[in-house]
Amino acid sequence: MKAHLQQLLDEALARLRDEGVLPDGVAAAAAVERARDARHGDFATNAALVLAKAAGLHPRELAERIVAALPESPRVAAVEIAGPGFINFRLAPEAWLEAVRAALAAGERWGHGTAGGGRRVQVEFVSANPTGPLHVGHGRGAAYGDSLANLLAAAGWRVHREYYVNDAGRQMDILAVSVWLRYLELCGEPVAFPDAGYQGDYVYDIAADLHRADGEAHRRPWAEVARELPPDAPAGDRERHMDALIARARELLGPEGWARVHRLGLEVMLDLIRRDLEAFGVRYDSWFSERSLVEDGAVGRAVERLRAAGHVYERDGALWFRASAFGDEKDRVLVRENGQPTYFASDVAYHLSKVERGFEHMIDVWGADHHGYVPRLRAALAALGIEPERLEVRLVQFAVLYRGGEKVQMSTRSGEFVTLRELREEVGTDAARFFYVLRSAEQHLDFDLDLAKARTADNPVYYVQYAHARVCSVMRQLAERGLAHDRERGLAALGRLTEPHEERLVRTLARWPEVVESAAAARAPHQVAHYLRELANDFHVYYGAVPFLVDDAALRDARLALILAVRQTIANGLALLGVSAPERM
RNA sequence: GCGCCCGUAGCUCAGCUGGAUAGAGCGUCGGCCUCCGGAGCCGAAGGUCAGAGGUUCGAAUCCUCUCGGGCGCGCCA
Repeated sequence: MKAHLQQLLDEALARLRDEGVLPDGVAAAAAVERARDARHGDFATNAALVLAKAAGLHPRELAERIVAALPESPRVAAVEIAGPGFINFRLAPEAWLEAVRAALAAGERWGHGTAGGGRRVQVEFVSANPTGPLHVGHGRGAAYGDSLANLLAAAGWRVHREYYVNDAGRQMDILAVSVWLRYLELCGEPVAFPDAGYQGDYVYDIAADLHRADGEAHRRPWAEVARELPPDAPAGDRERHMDALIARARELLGPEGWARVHRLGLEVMLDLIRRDLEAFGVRYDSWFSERSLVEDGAVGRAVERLRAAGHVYERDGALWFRASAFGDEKDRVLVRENGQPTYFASDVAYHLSKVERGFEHMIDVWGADHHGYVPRLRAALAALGIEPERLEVRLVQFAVLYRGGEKVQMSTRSGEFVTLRELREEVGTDAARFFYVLRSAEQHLDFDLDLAKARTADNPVYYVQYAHARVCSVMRQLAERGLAHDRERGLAALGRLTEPHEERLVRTLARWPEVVESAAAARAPHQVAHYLRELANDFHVYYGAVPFLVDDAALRDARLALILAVRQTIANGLALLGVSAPERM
């Protein structure tokens, strides 16, 4: 609908250009938008205000010229000039009713668009280190990233979802050591668990798996493990102590034993994470291993490409990338003094791989605490001759849980964080996913657990789902009365939907394709959530004011066609957010 | 100290590629159940859009500064 008006406007502007009223090449700024106030009609354009200066005319004079140049359209009932020079369009009632027809005809694809043009976009999200269970912070990234991917697909992009697995590096070594030490405890060794180790209960579970599978094959006397280690905190340095422990574990277990423990930790954690996400409605197209980049030489090749391009130098025994030449605040180390590539080096290789795999656009969803990392990655892409705009980083702010009006305290350090699984078990996947995307991602989120669990109208997810269930209930009522819905008769009689509540509901319904396009363009799933609330509200009001199951069969079928279109819209919207649309509640 | 994000109704937040009288939910107060599910609906009160300048025909929206809050500034990931 909006596109139709935009086309009419463009034709009018083109005509004025031909007549010499407007200079060439200035029409781009003119836009058609929904009127906020019903008294301003349905749509409005600021074309005359924006172009008045270029035309050398007063805005209202230009507005008159534009209106005179507009082609006729059966969908437009009235065009008027208002205020400082706005042109307001009022649509013919039939124009709105097309939305009902379109919704029922398109079904699950109602609202989907082609703005993406079939371009390939990769959305990488969550990518939490497989060193512990997902917590509620990851949950927000999961809900946001998955909904965003759904939205982009609905907007005509070819979407690939990926999880980057940080399976190389020290964090994984710490997990392996933690598992091994808990295993030694199970064997009966008097272990002093290190301060920097992973404290969570899940580590015991992995250790128990190891003990069950391999018996005491990896048992070593504690005295031998602890011999001459630098002191742990609080007396010593916990990180130095941990590094020594890692080296000791490698030495005592040998390459095979160490690899076994390391791999088991990774596999168990990844499996846990994968199942957590699946239960949360999130599925990936691929899980990309950091270690694979190291092993197949991709990291080395990325570093060499930077070197060949002349953006690398040596200092203090390390290899540096000249990031400051590409907008970053300082240069960054690629290869450490000890010969090990940094996380940054593998991340450069990883993003290079994304480009090489043919993704025209890359979206990374990160926790907001990583924002300082964006400039260096963009710098690296620029240095590799890749337009940095192809990488889009979306930062997701933290979520704070509230229960009984009190903030739920969390601390990763002590292992006292609320896991995504616990959240899911407490409030359910539907409520969790809806609440997570109710706010724009860049806003801190206050997550009210009590409200998420509430089965009342205050709870927005129930409110929306209830509208869907209510339509289903009406259809059941229809059947109980021995009646059936005749869609064709209903569509033919749409013109009889003249109640104010019907006009309002139809207009909201007709906005859906615009909502999908806008939410995808703005990377803003919360727009979908807000729209659904509004649509549900219009529906509930209509429901309370106008009976659907009337004796007049044509009118009844027209009303049912309308509410079935509403049901389809709600189902499609909830699907984008990963929330179910129940038939009864 | 430097950088990024945020500051809109009592609370939680939309609106931010500039547009007409700043919106919603909750909460508060007052109403509505012989009727398709009351898990619903209607009404009222409630605002210096943190503050000050600037750009513009027009600023919650763009720019600058100040104040307040969060985050980041490793050869960690």
